[in-house]
Amino acid sequence: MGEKGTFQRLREKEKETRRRIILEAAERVFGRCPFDKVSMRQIAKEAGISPAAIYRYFPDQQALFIESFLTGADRLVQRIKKIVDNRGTAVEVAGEVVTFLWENDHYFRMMTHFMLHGEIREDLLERLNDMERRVLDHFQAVFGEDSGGGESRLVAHAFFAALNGVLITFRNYPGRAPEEVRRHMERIAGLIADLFVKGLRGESEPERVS
Amino acid sequence: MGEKGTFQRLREKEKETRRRIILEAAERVFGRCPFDKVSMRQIAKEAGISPAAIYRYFPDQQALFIESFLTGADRLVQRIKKIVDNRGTAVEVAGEVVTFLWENDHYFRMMTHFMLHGEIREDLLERLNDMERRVLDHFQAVFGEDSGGGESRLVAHAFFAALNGVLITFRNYPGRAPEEVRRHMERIAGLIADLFVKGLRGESEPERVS
DNA sequence: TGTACATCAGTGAACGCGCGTTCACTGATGTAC
DNA sequence: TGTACATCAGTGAACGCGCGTTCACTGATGTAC
Repeated sequence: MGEKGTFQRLREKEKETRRRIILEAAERVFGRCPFDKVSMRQIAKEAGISPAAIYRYFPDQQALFIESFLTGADRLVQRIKKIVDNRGTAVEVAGEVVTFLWENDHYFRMMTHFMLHGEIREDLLERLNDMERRVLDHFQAVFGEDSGGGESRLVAHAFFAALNGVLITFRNYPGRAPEEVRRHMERIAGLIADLFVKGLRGESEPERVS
Repeated sequence: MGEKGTFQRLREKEKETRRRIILEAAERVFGRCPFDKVSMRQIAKEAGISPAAIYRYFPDQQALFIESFLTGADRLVQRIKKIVDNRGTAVEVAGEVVTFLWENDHYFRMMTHFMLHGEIREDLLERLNDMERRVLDHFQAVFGEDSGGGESRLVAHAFFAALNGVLITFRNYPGRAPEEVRRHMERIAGLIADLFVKGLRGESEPERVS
């Protein structure tokens, strides 16, 4: 009985390992191919197995993709948390988000895909929302000092949306080299963060009549 | 010779009319189906012709889609212009953009699609960029009074990006009715516009040491 | 220790689908002599 | 006015593609008696 349990656990651990191998293979494919062109066949090939084998570890493609996304998003949340805990500024947070999502482009593409194309299964959606909530919590903390009113959650929403917008809008900046695009994104994101901070500071003061 | 020219012109006019019929059919299909699921077959059916016939009027799908997008975007630009010309505020502009792109969702979806999936033919890209430039011009005008520095173009960029972000981020707000989502978007967009204005006003003043 | 059976990872081939686009063709209309 | 030809809109069927997923099966390993 005890023996059997150990065996069982060992087998499950092995299974978990193989799951991770597939996820890592997917990650590698995402790194060199626009996410929405990645097929199960490609991932299988990268992992060195047949496409059918993937379905032993993931019920379908969506589950695999979202799992991959969540591990990446988790890394980003941790970086944000670090900055916030060290009393970093909104500008720093903005820079970190842009940098991370620029360097791990496929996560951003997945996120926008989930946002635009809905149709996500309930359980997976729950996990996505949870992740978003954590990001918003940190954003709220960054602006916490400035925005005294009950609007602080809305400000976090606005900041989140604005950063997403930056990443989507300048992606194909016509006739610019990738490095320039990235710099532009960081600049715009920084500007937004700055305007938010200044705008909130102004808001907490009594309005002047011009 | 003169006669022939008239006939020619008449034929071209008829052709133009038929082109428009196809575009309008496409528009109707877009109105009831997420844009990236719309097929040439659907549009053909709506227009009452065979799919092959479309190719007499448009070289390929992309050209048709972009043409449709541009006519819609042009309508939006005109609305923005009207507000700006009447000395409207940034908040009003933000509201108009959100309202329009909410009600004509497929234009927004197309725009993000073009931004995310690149691979647009040179001539069409040129027309898209032109449209974007016109939008940015108007945005710049709205903030013109506040942002004295050389940053005013960057502010327009940031505002444009932020509004895009709002429209993409809250689209699938979990468990909210469409009307609530729309109100939330307008609220966030208004908040952003407000923070921009306040932030810029603060910027033009000498910095205070806290 | 040997044997019959159960479990399970993994495979190769196929299914079924929908897409954008092309092709050979029809039929109507205009044109030249 | 009649006839041979050119132009052109439009069609139905097919091409070629790639996708997610399923299915019947193999072969190895563990299990029970």
